[in-house]
Amino acid sequence: MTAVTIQCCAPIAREPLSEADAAELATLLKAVADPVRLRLLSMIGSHPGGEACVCDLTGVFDLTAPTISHHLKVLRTAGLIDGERRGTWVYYRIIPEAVNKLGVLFAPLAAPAKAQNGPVDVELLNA
Amino acid sequence: MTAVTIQCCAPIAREPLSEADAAELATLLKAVADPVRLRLLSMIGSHPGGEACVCDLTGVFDLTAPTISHHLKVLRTAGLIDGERRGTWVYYRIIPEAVNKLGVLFAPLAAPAKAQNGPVDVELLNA
DNA sequence: GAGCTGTTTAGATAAGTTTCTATTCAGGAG
DNA sequence: CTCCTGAATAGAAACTTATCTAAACAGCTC
Repeated sequence: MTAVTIQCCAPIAREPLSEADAAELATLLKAVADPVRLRLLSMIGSHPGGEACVCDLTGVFDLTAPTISHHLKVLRTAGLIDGERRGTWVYYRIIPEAVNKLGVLFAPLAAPAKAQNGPVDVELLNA
Repeated sequence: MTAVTIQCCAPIAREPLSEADAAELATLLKAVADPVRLRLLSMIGSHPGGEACVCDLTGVFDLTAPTISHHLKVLRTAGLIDGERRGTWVYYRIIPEAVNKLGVLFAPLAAPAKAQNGPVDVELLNA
């Protein structure tokens, strides 16, 4: 069991985001800001074993296979998922570090907007 | 000090999002998936007193006032901020409940994608 | 190798977004 | 009341995105 410390950006209400951080986070957010991609991400992440075959994903939507493939590519390009071909099928899995960047960004502040606490360390346990 | 319990949707990797939840969350995410709006949100949220005047926000960007006004409207329409006119100036503040929905969505799971824990309660302290 | 199934790429079209300029609305000062 | 400043609305132009059909690529089976 390894402990990973994430330290990308402070929560959104703690201090003003720099232009560069905002650009990086916006890229990540644009990738998830779509109902199809949100569902794909949650279907992949919650699938037993932590990975899902494209064939598990296409049937659920009223969309053609190329469209699903396009959305998967957007998620992969953003660094949110990773895909691997094993024989006939391609399997995708979530990259937790990318999701955690967003978790930190929107983490609730105990004290409201006073910005006087220390830096944020989100400890995440990898099995 | 009041304790508010947020229970919109499970974290993204816990269970597949419903079509309706995905649509609602995507609306919220589209609003924040822009570098300017991310910075506006963080500038408003981290401003002393928890609110910021539009006049505090326009000077920071190389954008015209109507463009900033447009971005603020997008954030307000999504329910992420609220604005109030007091005399000459208009003041905006963050609506924490909306931000917390995203915090829960991207909250890290201690156990990786096994989906066998109880429901998630994020406790947030309002002053 | 030939043919089949699963997945991705290419190219086109329709819809949505970001930004601007010009104008209008809201409130305070002379 | 008239003028001035802060903020929002309206409309237009440039750009990006979502989706499709058609075609290509990857690997299995016979």
